[in-house]
Amino acid sequence: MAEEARSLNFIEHIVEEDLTKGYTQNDLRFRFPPEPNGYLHIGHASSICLNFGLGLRYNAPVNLRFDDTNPAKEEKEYVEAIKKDVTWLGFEWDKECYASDYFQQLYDWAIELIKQGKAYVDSQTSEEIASQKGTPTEPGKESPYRNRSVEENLKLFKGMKDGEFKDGQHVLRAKIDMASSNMLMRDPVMYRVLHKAHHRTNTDWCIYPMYDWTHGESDYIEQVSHSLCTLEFLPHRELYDWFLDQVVSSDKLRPKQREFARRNLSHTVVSKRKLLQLVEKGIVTGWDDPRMPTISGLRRRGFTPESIRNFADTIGIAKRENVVDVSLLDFHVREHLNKIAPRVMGVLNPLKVVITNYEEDKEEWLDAENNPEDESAGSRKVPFSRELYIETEDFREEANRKFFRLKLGGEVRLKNGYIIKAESCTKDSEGNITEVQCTYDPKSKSGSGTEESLRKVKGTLHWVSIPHAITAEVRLYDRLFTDATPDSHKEKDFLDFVNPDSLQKVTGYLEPSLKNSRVGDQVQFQRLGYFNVDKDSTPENLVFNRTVTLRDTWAKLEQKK
RNA sequence: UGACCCAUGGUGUAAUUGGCAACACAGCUGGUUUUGGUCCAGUCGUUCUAGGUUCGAGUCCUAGUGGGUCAACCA
Repeated sequence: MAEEARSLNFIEHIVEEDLTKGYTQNDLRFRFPPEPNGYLHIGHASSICLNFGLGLRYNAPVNLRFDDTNPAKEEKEYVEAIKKDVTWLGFEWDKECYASDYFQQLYDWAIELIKQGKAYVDSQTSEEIASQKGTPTEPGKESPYRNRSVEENLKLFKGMKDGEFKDGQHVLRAKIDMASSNMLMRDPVMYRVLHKAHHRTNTDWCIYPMYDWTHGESDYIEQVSHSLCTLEFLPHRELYDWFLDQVVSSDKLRPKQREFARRNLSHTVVSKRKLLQLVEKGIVTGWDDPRMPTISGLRRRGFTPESIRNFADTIGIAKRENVVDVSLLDFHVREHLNKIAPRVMGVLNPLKVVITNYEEDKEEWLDAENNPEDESAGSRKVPFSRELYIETEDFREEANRKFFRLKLGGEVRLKNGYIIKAESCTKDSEGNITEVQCTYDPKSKSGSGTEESLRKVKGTLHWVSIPHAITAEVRLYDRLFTDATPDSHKEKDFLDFVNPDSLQKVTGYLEPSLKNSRVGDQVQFQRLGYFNVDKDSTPENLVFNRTVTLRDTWAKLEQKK
């Protein structure tokens, strides 16, 4: 296996250094730790690719761990959706873990901390506790309950566990340092009382451990060597290490937390709250709307796992703020789809063409190559007849030499068919062109080998035979937001930047080979873009999504005018 | 008025750890092409500022500037 000499990212440098300082390859273990309280999005995809990529690179196991310590927000439905998304991206986890599996161990450790005088039950309200926290520039005050006896703490904590108290009546706090410059070290809450059924432990527990108390200990239990998270957890690291100090034994591996900057994609938002607003306000049709940055949305839109993984690989990982342009994601889908998507023809904005010198009832089935990038893809037949549709944009009465398409008196090749010449056109009362009359050169048939068939004409158009065409609903998507960073404006709400034209539905006239398309099929409508069959599609009513347009230098030229 | 993190082309990421600043995307020019696609060739453009250490600094040190994070019984 000739691996490309790819440079290492800073996380890999850390791993490499650890490998030279006592870690063995066997010590390496990673994890992807989502909270099952929503759908995964493109940002999670980066983290998944990072962690599982490390696993692949070092032949190390990667756990899928559900950080399920808050029953108020978490549901089994999300667990299933997350597993589906990770699998779809093409990764296999070693163990499927749940923080809730460690509730008993966490509780036992908490008892130990109490016995050592390192944790205490606080009986104040959350407001009181918050008011004593101090500010980043002023130290906090100690709780009046901070010096309760070990016996009393033990008794109260057991009472909390046994359901003797109401929600919020007591919490267990670590006794650290109320004057620390790190707010998180000011006696953080370890446990709270919450009488709420959990999706896995049901009502077994009515106290739940907080994130900080849970995460590092879970890493330790699973013997995760490198616990990677986003930069916002950097201040948590001190606490992560403090909690670990309380339980690690020297014969076991001690996990280390390291932080990387989350990837931001231009023209999108990923915060759960904001995505929920899009769903609830009906701006999109659901979490898997093809315009959503969720993995399920990207999947439905037609993005491939390969394209997302390649995207994640090329944007890499670092510690600085960033906004990656969505066009890079577009590039990667195109790159992949170009290799695998069969070429077909469909017309989305039809203009009728009549070939006046073609016999009225004649039809021909022409050879069409399925994919010029892949010879093994073979070919198919497409029907040709006297009456065709071409795109409205492909005809102009008059145009300059830069316009390679059809114009009066000009010639153009119909892809896989004949060279035609526009002779005249008819218009409606408003001056719109309704039909173009053309003549064709019978000897110019594609692939026939005649001198005429080899003639070069500047333009080649896609087309479809009207009597043979099938129709389909075609959904054309544009970016959801008109602004590159819709949620970065202090004065304006991100919803102010919603693109009103992010979805356009049109009727497409397609070559008949598409009749038996199945949900998920991916094709290239030549000259238009890559499309897939949406899950709303039925054999009677086909529905296509445009995944992405082709690169379009003509459109760019036009725009410059 | 604190602590911590970060700063490399338009964007993202590298730089054999102190030794010729590179890769991808985007842009531009040309070629090929029965997709204005693909492909090929070329081109554009970069180390936040000021000092210092050094034969040599994107990399180390100091100061500054700019951006970010931190006060949920969320994760």
